[in-house]
Amino acid sequence: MTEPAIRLHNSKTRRKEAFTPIDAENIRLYLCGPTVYDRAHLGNARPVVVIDVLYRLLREVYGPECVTYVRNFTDVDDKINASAQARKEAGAIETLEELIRQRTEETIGWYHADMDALGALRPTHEPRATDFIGAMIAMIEDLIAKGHAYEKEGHVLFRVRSYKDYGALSGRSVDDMIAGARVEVAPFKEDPMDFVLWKPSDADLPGWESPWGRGRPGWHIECSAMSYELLGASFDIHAGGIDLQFPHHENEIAQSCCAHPEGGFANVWLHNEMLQVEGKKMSKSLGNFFTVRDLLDQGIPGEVIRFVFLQTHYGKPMDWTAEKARQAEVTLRKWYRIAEQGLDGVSEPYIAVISALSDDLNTAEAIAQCHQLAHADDISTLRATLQFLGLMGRSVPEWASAPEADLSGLATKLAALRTTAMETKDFAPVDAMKTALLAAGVEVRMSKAGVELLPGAGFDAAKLEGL
RNA sequence: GGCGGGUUGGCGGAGAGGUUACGCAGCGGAUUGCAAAUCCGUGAAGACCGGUUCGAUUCCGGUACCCGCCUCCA
Repeated sequence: MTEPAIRLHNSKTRRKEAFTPIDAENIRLYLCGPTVYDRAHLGNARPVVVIDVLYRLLREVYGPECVTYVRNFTDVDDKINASAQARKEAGAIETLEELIRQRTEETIGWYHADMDALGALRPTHEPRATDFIGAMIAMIEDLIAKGHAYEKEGHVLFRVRSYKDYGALSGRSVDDMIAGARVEVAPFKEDPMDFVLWKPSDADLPGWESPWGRGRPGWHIECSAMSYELLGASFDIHAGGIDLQFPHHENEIAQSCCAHPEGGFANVWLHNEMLQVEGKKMSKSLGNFFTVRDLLDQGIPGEVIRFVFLQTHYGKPMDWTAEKARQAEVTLRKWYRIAEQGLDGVSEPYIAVISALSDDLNTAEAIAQCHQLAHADDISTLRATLQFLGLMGRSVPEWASAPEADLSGLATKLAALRTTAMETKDFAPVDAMKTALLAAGVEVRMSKAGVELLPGAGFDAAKLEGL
């Protein structure tokens, strides 16, 4: 009862609600993970960072051993197939399956590296869809047996009309959507809204044997099967981008609730809003499409990217701009300079930050509270809080730590120059040296007490030659 | 066409029916040979039109504009 109550905005009820775990000893969280065909773009990173904050908060409040976090890898997908086929046509000697495996392995490695750089903790489980084909087939068979799905021309389809609450999550009705007439009309569908659980694969595509012939699963079934296997028929929180609300999450609910009517599937649905870039949607056609790796390669540290994400509440559209990244770096450097002092003090994360996050992950308020800590010069609490927020590890990140350099000799020389200048009234030599130091990325602090030289952001020891 | 989100001071971005958000930038001051850094102080807002209220930027309705989804993209 001492910990602050967590409140979350539940997309299912469209309200902010007190979070009550099903089992406080094992809080279960599921996030729809990436399709592993290419580097994660910046938008892919937003839900990961958002849920990482939630994961850290839950671990803090309920205990690190009491949270199970699952994030899947979708490694069966037509884009992956296309990429493997392209390599095959380019002359690769491996089999299609081998090429697919290579591609997904490689992409998962990239994904881990990129998300690690953003300070996101690894989930408890990271299931791959291809390791759960059996569970998916079993679930589909069950759905057919219960009358919620049917086989037609090698496909298995979910019978949307058999689930009365279909559309409840996203506030749509089947009839309205059909009236919108944007649904794919396929001859083998009983109803235009029915969606694919299983589809046939020809020889050029990866496939698994099934009661309906060689084929592969539809997209939605994997999350239903894996969440059931790893978290059970009922779990606490299901998260993802708002663009997944329909149809993906709606279909997950339909499948899971029909297959396991004894469970309620996810209690809380958490959806993050979309990311924009300089005020526009990120898209390849606009030329503003980039990956997390692109930013890291440009020298923008992962902590800076994370900080920019945290400035905006997850439920609002977030705009990525170069200016925000610049300001974030300035702020982080300032905080790090404070946090790295006196590494002796051990402390807990600031309670006001825990409270802020408990209020539907108010990360902007958490940052405001960090400013207060910095202002109050509460070194150990600031450090513990930054670590808690994933903005720093055990120590200050390398990019922000002061480069190793002994500038005491130069400081003495500058001090002497100034003393002389005070008498001669000719400050030109002092200013010249100061300018040179600044050009080398050295911060020059001159006070009555003396001269202090600090290697700064763009420090370049080579430029100090001759001083 | 249907469903959903947004619109806050120069910029970014929160909370709260009536009291300073916070950060960056600006301005004034302390300090400095001058700066930088630091510290102190300070101006500045709530897309538009109505309604509820003693009082709304905060609640309700409408308008405008922006964005997302409805086409297996987070």
